Amino acid sequence: MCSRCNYREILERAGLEATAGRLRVLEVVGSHPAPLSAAEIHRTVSRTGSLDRVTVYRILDRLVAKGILEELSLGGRGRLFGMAPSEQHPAHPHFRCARCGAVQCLPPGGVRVDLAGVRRVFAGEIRRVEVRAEGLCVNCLRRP
Amino acid sequence: MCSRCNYREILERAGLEATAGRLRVLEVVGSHPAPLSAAEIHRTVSRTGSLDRVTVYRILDRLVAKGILEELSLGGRGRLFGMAPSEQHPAHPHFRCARCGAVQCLPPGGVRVDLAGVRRVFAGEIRRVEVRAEGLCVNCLRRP
DNA sequence: GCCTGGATGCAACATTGTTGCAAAACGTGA
DNA sequence: TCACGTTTTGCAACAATGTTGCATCCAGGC
Repeated sequence: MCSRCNYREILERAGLEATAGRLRVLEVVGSHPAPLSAAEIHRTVSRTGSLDRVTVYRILDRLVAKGILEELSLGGRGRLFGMAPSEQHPAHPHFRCARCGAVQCLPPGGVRVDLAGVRRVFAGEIRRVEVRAEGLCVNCLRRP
Repeated sequence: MCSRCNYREILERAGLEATAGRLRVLEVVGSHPAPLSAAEIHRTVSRTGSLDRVTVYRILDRLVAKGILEELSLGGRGRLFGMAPSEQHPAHPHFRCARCGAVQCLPPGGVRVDLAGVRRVFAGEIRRVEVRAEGLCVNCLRRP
């Protein structure tokens, strides 16, 4: 579990009951070094007791809607979930290996995105920018 | 259909037979102003004759493997497909409206990504970078 | 205790993508 | 043209992922 985060407090500040299920989901996502799929979260949470698959989906939807978790689309099937950017968890890009599918977090601040050119011609409102890199991870580079 | 592209030639240069199905899929993707899901492509192609859903998936996989199409993950369910970056179709970021889910292409060149910081500490090989913006589109801004 | 609202569990369904196999289409050499 | 092997397509079945409806449970307020 991420030692810097008080999950109970995070939930209550968002106006959500700090139920056992939500706490367990948050601990799993917050302590894992890379974003997880709903299925992985469900599998991991199930090791410490039962929690329905549907309930996990509903918890994830709720936490994303409240801005506690962030939903990423990293290619491959389905979405991945990670902690939303905050002081404890700074925003960072993600990398996905095209060969083995493994997903890693890249260092925060390592990417600079300059959107000035887009904002001049795009009339909508941009709230979030996600940077996703793809290529070959170290393991796959070593065994070709 | 994109007037600048000769799809038959593109296919043959990639070593693929220029079958009717592949040409129809390419025309649908190439002429649409935004990336499409496999289901949308299948629906559109089906208006001009029959082509099995599985065949559409296989054609898409093949065209992505050959670098003719590009696979994007824009949130929402499933993948989207667009023309791969080329002289005729320059690389560009995409925008997805968080409210209505509509996906638009942003102008090419409007985003500058500086990966130097990442390459210094990341041992894998980065081949492609995808930038995805999220927010509210013009329509959803107008009717809140 | 009783009522109410939110959270959970369960079954069923919907969507998206994949696999195996047979039939059809295509290219090639005789 | 015909036979042959290869590639592409269609079909059925399956697998993975996500959603919906409804019943149940539980905590808090009366």
